[in-house]
Amino acid sequence: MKKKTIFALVDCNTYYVSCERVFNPKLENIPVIILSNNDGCAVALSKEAKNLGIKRGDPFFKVEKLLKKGKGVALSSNYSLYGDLSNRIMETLEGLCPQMEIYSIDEAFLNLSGLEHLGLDEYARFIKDKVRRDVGIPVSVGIAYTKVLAKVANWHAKKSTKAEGVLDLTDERYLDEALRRIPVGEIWGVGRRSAEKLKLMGIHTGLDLRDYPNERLILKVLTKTGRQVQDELRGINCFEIETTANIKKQIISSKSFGHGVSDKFEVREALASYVSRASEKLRGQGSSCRTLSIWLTTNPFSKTPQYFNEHSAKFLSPTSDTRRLIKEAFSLLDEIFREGFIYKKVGVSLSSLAEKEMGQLNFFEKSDDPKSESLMKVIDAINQREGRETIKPLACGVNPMWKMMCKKKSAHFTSRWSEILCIDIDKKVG
DNA sequence: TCTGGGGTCCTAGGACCC
DNA sequence: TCTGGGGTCCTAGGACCC
Repeated sequence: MKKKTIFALVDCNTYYVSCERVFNPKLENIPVIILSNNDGCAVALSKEAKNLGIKRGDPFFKVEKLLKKGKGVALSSNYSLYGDLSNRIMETLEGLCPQMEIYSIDEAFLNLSGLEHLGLDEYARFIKDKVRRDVGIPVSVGIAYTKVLAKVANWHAKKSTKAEGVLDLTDERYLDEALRRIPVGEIWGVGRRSAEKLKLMGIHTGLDLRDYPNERLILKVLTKTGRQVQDELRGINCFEIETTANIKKQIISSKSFGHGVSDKFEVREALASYVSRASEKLRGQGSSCRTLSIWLTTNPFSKTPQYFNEHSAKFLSPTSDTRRLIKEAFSLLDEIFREGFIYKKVGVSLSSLAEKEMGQLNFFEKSDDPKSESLMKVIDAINQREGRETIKPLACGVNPMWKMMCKKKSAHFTSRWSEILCIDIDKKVG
C-alpha cells in the first residue's frame, strides 16, 4: 500500500498585525486593526481587537470609536512590508521540509512525509519556534493526512490554549473530536452560502459532513469541489501539494478612488495607471493577453444616482505592450463613460493569457514588434531598480487627484533605506 | 465624510457543427 | 406526418479563497 502523505499547514497568526508588531513593540497586547486600501475597512485584526467585537470587513468609520475606547490602534496596510517578511518566512520554511507549496502571503503547506521519526508534534514545534526566532512572526501548525484536515488541525491549533499553536491530527484519537467541534462553515471550501444549505440538511459540524452518507446529494449541493472536500475529511487525499510556480490566468487591477470622481479626464488617468500596472504584471510572468476588459462604477453605498458598465475588447494577436493596451482601454472607456455620475472605481482585467512566444502573426493586426518588446523591457528594468512608477506613461497623470488615501501607514522598514528602523544604542533599555 | 483588492474553479446555457 | 443527438467551445455568473 502507498504510504500516506503527511501535510502540515503553517499559517501565520493575525499576519498583518504581527508584521507591524515586529517593528513596533508598542503594538503588543493592545487592539490593532489593519485597514484596506483607502483606509476603508478592517482586513486584519489582533486578538485584542476581535475581543472588542470588531470583525473583519467592518468599515473603519463604524468601529473607530469602539477601537479608541479600547485604546486600540488602526494602521493602513503596508503591503511591501508584508510581502518582504513573507519571503523571509517562506525561505525559512523551505529549508525545513522536502517539499512545500506557498499557498498565500501567510500560509504554506509542507510535505512532512519521511520525517515521522523526528516526532511530528515535536518537529512542528521546532518549525514554529524557528520562524518566531528568525523572522519574528508567530505561526500555528496543523498536521494531518489531507490538506482539508490540516486546515482543521490548524484551526484548532490557533484556538485551543492547550495546543499552544500545534495540533497533529494524524493521531486518530483526536480526529473525531476535532471534527465534532468545528462548525461546517469553518471547513476549507465551505463558504457561507453552502453552510446555510448544509444546515438545512442537518449538517452542522465537520463530523456531520464527513459522515453524511448521501454523496450524490453532496455533489449536487456543493458541486465537484465540495464532494472532494468531503472525501478529504475522510482522509482520502484529493488535493496534492502544488510546487510549480503558478502562472496567472487572469490579471486584475482595480482600486477605489480617494474621493468621488466625475471628471472623465481623471478617470482616464486612473485607468491608464491600472492598465500600466496590470501589463507590468503580465510581462513579469512572461505572458501576453488577448482580452482586455474594463469596468466603471459609482459608489453602491451612496444615495447618488447609480451606474455600472463593463466592456471588453479582443486582440487578434496577443499583446503585452502598455501603449497598445492603454489605447484600447481608452476607447472602451469612451463607450461606457456617461457624464453626470460620481464615480468610485474603475478597473481593468487582462485575460486569455498566453505565453509570449505563442503569439501568432496576423495579417490584419500588427502584433508586438521587437522594438516594443525591448522598450517594455527597459521600462520594467528601470522601475524594478529605481522603484515603481519611476517611468510611467504620461497618460497616468503627474499629480493624480484620484489617488487612494492611506493616512496611517507604517514606514517601509524593509524596502527603503530612508525608512529603516534606527535604534539608539546609547539609550538605556528599560 | 468614510464600506478592499486580487484571484480560482465549476456549472449552466447558448451557439455552432456534423 | 414524423421534427435527433452528440459533441465542442465560449461566456456569464455563482461560490469560494486569502
